[in-house]
Amino acid sequence: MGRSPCCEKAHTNKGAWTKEEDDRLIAYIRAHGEGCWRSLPKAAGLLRCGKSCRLRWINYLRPDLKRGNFTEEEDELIIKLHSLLGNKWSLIAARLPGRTDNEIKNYWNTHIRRKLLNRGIDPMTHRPINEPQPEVKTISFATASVEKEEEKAVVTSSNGFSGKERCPDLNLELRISPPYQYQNQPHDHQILKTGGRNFTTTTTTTTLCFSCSLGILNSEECSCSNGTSSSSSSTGYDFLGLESGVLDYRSLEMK
DNA sequence: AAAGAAGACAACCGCCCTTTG
DNA sequence: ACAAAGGGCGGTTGTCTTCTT
Repeated sequence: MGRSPCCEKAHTNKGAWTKEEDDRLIAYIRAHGEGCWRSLPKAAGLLRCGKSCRLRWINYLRPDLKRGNFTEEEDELIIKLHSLLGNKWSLIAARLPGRTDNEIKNYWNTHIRRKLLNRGIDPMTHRPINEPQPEVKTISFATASVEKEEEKAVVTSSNGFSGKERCPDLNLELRISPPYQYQNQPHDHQILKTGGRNFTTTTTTTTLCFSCSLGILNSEECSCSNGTSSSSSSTGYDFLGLESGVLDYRSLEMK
């Protein structure tokens, strides 16, 4: 049995929103708040699908949105978050105040991809384009769910993280692998492999904080251990919402 | 100046997960 | 426990704008 459509397509407008529709939607949400998108169009007098209303509000009409060009700092932050999270645009957007997942996704596809390619970096793997892929040996802690997860993971994704190496979602399955070392890596970092990605943690005494490890902060600006990250300058962001600079990776869970 | 190509981005589609009855 | 509804997400498409020839 298939799902019923979210709305009756025959009697809904499609395409670009008019000023009047925007005004109606804004007025309704100001009066009643967000929520119950399915019934909102009718209540607000809009001939739109509820999902369309939600998208319009979240991506363009919300008062807290920051419109306009992305800054260089935002560019770099997006690149670093993407290297960590992959195409989890909503997670990336959550770390960029005033930006939406859709906006970041579009910006990635139109600007940043090209920017990385011009630098000779594969935008999917964030590694030099001709660099061979390191072998990853996996010891899975998962048991019963392994087969099911692998079934999911095999699905090829267009983001380049395809096949079994790329978990379909960020998870906290621990892996032991030859850590990907930046050239001349100065520290004895503890690498926590999560979902095929390396997290540097502060769960031991030998590590830099997550921000420093990504180059978001350097050690002079951060209270983490006395690392000398070769990072660029600080963006000033409270990266991952962690003012202490300590990664609580639970905050990265998908909702 | 006109036409076609390329770029940019708003919006839609369909799937998945969570919640609810 | 199960099915349906609701909401959210990532991928893709459509359309408008800008650039190039």
